[in-house]
Amino acid sequence: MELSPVTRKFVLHWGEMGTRWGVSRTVAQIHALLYLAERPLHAEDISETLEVARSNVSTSLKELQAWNLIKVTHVIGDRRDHYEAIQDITNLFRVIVEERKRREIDPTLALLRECAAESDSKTGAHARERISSTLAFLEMLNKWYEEMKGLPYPLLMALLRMGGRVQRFLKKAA
Amino acid sequence: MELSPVTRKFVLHWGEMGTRWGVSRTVAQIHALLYLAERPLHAEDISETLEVARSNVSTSLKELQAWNLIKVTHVIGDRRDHYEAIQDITNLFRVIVEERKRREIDPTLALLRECAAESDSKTGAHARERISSTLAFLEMLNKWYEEMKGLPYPLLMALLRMGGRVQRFLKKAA
DNA sequence: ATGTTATTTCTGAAAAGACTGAAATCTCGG
DNA sequence: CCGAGATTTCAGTCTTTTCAGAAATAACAT
Repeated sequence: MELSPVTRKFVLHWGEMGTRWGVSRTVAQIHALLYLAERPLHAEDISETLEVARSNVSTSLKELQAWNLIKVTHVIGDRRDHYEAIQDITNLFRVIVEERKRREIDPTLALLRECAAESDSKTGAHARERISSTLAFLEMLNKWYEEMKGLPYPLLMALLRMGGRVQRFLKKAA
Repeated sequence: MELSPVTRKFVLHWGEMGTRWGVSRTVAQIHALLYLAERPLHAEDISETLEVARSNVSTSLKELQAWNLIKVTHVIGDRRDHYEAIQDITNLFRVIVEERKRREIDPTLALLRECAAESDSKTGAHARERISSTLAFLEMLNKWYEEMKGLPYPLLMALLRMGGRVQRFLKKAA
């Protein structure tokens, strides 16, 4: 499959960025490719288009599935698995945030709870304070996130679009 | 400098997490150590406490400064540079978000603008649509972030604490 | 200037991570 | 059950990153 110059540019950039978010270049490139593709692609397609080993594609697809960013589909009369990426950008964003929270915030929250529980006089007063305020902040953030996640989608978008002007409405309501 | 068990646990965890956010284990450990320390530490302190080479500490401290997470201070009668981390967790969070945006969102935004400008008939209609809606979403997100950043700090915290209940206030105001 | 202490830069070794190609496994039609 | 197609696993190679130690530089006191 031949890529258009703009598509290639996007795929390459996404690949570079991938390393900054903790996935390998290939994984990110594949995601970009599937994101722009107008139809689901099979592994062989991807392997040829990006010129990476077939086995590498297999591993990368698994990783993308673990991130919930792509899903498998099938084409009638074709035994091969086809893959397609989440197409809706707002949904894509939601999933990325969710996964990053799961991998970065949740374990830290768990650890901080442990630390807070185990804190004793051996831990200096300052460190103890640091840990407890960090924990409190993350708990709050977490709660905020969960509540926001529960809001109906159109309202969420409305809040987003409102941005800082939300304060005026709140003043009125107060 | 001897670490308490809880502090050690925190430092080690922070180090592991570091790799998930694109900094090396040592960089993250040093940050954790400075975050919990009750006074600014000098490089030698850090090197001994974490048992890493002095040179490694030097490089890592530079990286932490590039992230705006630590700053240099001085102690009278001591020629050595001392380092202290941002202590306030809300401020720490703000800085981390800002830096990640700068490294992850801004370049992508720039690329998408280029891609949108260069899009022509060679780029498929579908890919073109994908790129333009991605761009639109990121622009909106960016604007939202800038506006939120501009809000006075107490209001921001109030919004955070409110969480999903913000919707009730908005209904009242409408 | 000279020696002392602090810091940074450089180089190469070791560890970690990404990738390939071959072999093994799985899947399904006949 | 057999065989062709599809996918996954694995062992080894290549690349990148991390880090220690040595050498160079800088800052300062005497």
